[in-house]
Amino acid sequence: MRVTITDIAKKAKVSASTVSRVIADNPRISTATKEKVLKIMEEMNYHPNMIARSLVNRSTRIIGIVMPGVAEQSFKHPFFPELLAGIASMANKKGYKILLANVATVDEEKQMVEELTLSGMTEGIILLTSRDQDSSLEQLVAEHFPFVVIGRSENPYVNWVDNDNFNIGYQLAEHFIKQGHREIAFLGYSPGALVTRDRLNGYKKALQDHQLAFDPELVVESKFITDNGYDLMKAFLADGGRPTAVLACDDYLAFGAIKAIHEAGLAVPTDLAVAGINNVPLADYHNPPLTSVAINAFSLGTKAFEMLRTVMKNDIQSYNRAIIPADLVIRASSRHELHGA
Amino acid sequence: MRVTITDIAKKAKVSASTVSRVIADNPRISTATKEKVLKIMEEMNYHPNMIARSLVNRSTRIIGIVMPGVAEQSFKHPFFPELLAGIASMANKKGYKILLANVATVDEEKQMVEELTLSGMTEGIILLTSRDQDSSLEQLVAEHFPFVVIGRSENPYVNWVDNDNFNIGYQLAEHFIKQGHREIAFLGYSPGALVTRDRLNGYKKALQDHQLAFDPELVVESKFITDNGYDLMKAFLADGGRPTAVLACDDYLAFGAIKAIHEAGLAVPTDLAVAGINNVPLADYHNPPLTSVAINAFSLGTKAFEMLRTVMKNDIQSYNRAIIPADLVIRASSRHELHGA
DNA sequence: CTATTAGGGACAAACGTTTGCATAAAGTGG
DNA sequence: CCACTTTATGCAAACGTTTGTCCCTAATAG
Repeated sequence: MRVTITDIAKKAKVSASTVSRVIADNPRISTATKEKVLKIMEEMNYHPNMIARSLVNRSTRIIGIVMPGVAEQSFKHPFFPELLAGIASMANKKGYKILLANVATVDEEKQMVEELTLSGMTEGIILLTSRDQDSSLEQLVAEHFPFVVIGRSENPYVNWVDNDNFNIGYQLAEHFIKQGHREIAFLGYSPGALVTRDRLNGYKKALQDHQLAFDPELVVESKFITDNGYDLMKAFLADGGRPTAVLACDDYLAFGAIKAIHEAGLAVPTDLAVAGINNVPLADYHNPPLTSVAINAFSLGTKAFEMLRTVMKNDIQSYNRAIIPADLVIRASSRHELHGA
Repeated sequence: MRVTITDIAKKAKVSASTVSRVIADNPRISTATKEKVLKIMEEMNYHPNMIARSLVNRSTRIIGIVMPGVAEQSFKHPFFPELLAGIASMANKKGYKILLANVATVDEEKQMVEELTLSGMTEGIILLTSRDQDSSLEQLVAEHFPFVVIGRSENPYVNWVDNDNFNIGYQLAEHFIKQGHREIAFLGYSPGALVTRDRLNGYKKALQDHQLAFDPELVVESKFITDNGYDLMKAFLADGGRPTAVLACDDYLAFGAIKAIHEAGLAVPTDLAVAGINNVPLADYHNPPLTSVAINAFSLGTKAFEMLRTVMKNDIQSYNRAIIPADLVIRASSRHELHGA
């Protein structure tokens, strides 16, 4: 049996309430008894029972993170741990703990969100599932439960923090354009994912700003966001696609694409320039080193937590949104001026 | 105010205990009232308060994971999320939630472990910090609190699950030896980390089994386990080191090393064969594709959770240990028979 | 020297459940 | 038709805290 507050009280010959107030450092307790009680607490290695405490003050100091299941490739992606690290570091600093809930299906997500909010376990949650039409969101909104989502949402009542995906697309496209590229493939567009839509829009805008026409043929769709760059690029090339540059929606896609390009007997960046997004640690070690965009996932996490806190504090929801700036990192895979253009 | 069990009770004109028994599907409640109560629960969107429930039955269905802080590079390493995914998937299946606690320092760890165990929040914990002499461990052992550590421990009273590091070292070394290599550098030995010690021992044993002498000069020490392969290799080569193969303790180390090797005007694998450990997703995309050893971090996680559960169930500790087998994946970076040897 | 006040601490209710026990109603056997 | 068992439900205590309120003692003021 663990040592409780009454055990301490008995040993110190005071009441439980006094002990409680000692813990809370309540000024109504004389320093004499405070010291006495603290000493006994120390001796008996007492730690307050969080469950009981939570029950009375309706506060657990726990936030929930709901993330897409194991099945998804994204789990292996460095983006995820970095984001998590950002959230965790901030949460830690503020004395919050993190309840990690990974869900495999949409139904599971809905159920998990319901449980997390209604069971009193968490004081707020962060959602990593940026599906477009998310029924959990509406529920959360209706319940006035504090939450923020990672990734943009079009629902006006949700707080979110996102990468600057539009700008990412824009910057990369412009980078290519400035080097004389005109035929820039966009690899990895996934209609369901807002992320890639925003990136594509940035890409289009860059074209437009430089008086270039948008060619839908250069957009290569992909169902998943990561793993199949090799297949996509291979098929694209086999199909007669001959861009001078490839803007891949993810570094992994880019790596795969480069492999396919090499197999096709072409060289990067001389025949084809390539860039990815996310700036994974290996982008620098790749051969050739890969131009990419640092997404600053860690900041995304810290920001998300901060936002969640403000939402939790103000009962009045304020509907915040934040966009984390990204940094273009130019490496050899795209460092080649085009001549003919 | 959230809807409580008494709200349901009132509406259903029964007592709270009846509702409670309905939730527990207690056979002593007639099906008639069961249905009635369930219907009302549904209508009012009732979810039991986990905190209150935990308080009375002293069971939170939460396990804690204590992991080294954000600062550590390892956080970005795919090993971590995979492990986490393994734990999470298993936990999910068994109806457990995960409390993620990341600690920056050893002191913080000690404190966190203490809090997690004594506050009643978690029913068991998994430790990711495989430092050698860990004071938290002794505490946990003394308190008979259920826990398992990821990574071997020499304390006989701890349950652990680990990679087969000895074998990993052995297999890789043997792989090189069979190709005629005699001068195999061991890159990334870190005296503090059991992991690398075990791997080094495997490497030594392989040498011995093939009647080769161990040359300490070929062991390159590194403080961190991941990031500085480039610097290490560069310095090693500059120092006159001329192995024919490099066994790196981590794929990232290997990538860095290869970069240094290329810069030195040498080719992989013809001048120098290289292999890493962990089989990160990019090993296959690297140029040349990197020979590595799949560590099966996911299995590590599932196994850890299973072990934790058995420890939690049997109050009698059983001191289990498990070793997850690893799989050698041979790729181009080491696919080159040595002639002269 | 009495009346008032301030300080320090105790009491008890409350948080939302679960569960052992009591009890009322209904069914069963002799 | 009575005694007894079974079935279905309610009562109340308990889990370990926090916190509003009350009480006692001693100090201060008039």
